Amino acid sequence: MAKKSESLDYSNIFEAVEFPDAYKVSYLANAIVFPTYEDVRKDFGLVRAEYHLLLCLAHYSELTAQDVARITRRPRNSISRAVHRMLDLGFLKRVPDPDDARQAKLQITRKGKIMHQKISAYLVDREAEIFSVLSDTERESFRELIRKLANFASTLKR
Amino acid sequence: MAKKSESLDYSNIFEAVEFPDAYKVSYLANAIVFPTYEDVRKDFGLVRAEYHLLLCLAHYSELTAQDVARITRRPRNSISRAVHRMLDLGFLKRVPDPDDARQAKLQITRKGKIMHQKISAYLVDREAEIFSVLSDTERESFRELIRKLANFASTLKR
DNA sequence: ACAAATTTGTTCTATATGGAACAATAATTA
DNA sequence: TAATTATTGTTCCATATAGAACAAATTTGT
Repeated sequence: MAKKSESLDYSNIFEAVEFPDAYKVSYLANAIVFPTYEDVRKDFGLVRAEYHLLLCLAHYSELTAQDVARITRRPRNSISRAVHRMLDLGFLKRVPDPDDARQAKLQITRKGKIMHQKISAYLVDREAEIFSVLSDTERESFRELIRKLANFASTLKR
Repeated sequence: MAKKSESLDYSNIFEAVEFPDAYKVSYLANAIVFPTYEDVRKDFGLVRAEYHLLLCLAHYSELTAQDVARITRRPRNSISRAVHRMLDLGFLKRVPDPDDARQAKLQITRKGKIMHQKISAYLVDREAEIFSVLSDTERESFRELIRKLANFASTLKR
């Protein structure tokens, strides 16, 4: 039996869709960023919120769970769960805040730092792959533009 | 009792992180694109895969479920589930392919088209909001760059 | 000072989602 | 032609995730 119709050009949708830029941001995230989180889960055993904790605490020496939720725009309960697991795994430590009994300050441990460095190295490589299609000047332009967009996004109320 | 320390500048992380551009793409998607899908779910009752079906079939007159999975890079079972619900809701119709009994051709119905137009109008507005921080020339640059990146992403094997 | 409102972190619950395995069909290879 | 391999769509299952409600502590307003 004869082979049937040729396969479609699946990227036509990019130009046809009514909101082409937002669609492509979404597509890029779905095609690359999300699978990357999935890789981190498979290779390092940490889900997104757990890795986000490492990321935040590698750059701020002390944060509350709420801070992390705000920084990453993730719901508090996701962070809460992640905190417990990261404590169990020895990647974080938690000290009660003497000035506010509701909250506790989180810090990354040495073990957590090491894990963070491993994951970061992986993600740095992924980033390089993703942006390898852009020239240096294009890359620079993109950096500037995405910075504006992300900063704007960070001002939106939750 | 005295008020405690000022709130952090939560956007510092953007520049500190080791893979700043990929992080911001991810952040933008999480802050804007994903909540937008959530809005679609709340306001129109369709989950992402369901809306993706409308989107694809509004632009290609006839597709298999597998086509849609490829176009949107979503797993087939998500599309399969979505197809059934969209058939029940009367947004799609399905006709068996006489040349290949494994698959069926999907088409959007009039009712589906109407729903697609409503959702699209909403998403067009959201896109305008998101990109309102960019000037016209910046917007044009971004369009060009995200197009390259999305096209590249579409070539990656799944 | 006292009541009301807010904030933090947590548990419970519902659900969207993706992986794996499967049956039916079609395509490929020997 | 026969046997193997690939593809499509599906169901089953495990899990990541977010919303809602909650208790405890703190802050605000009168």
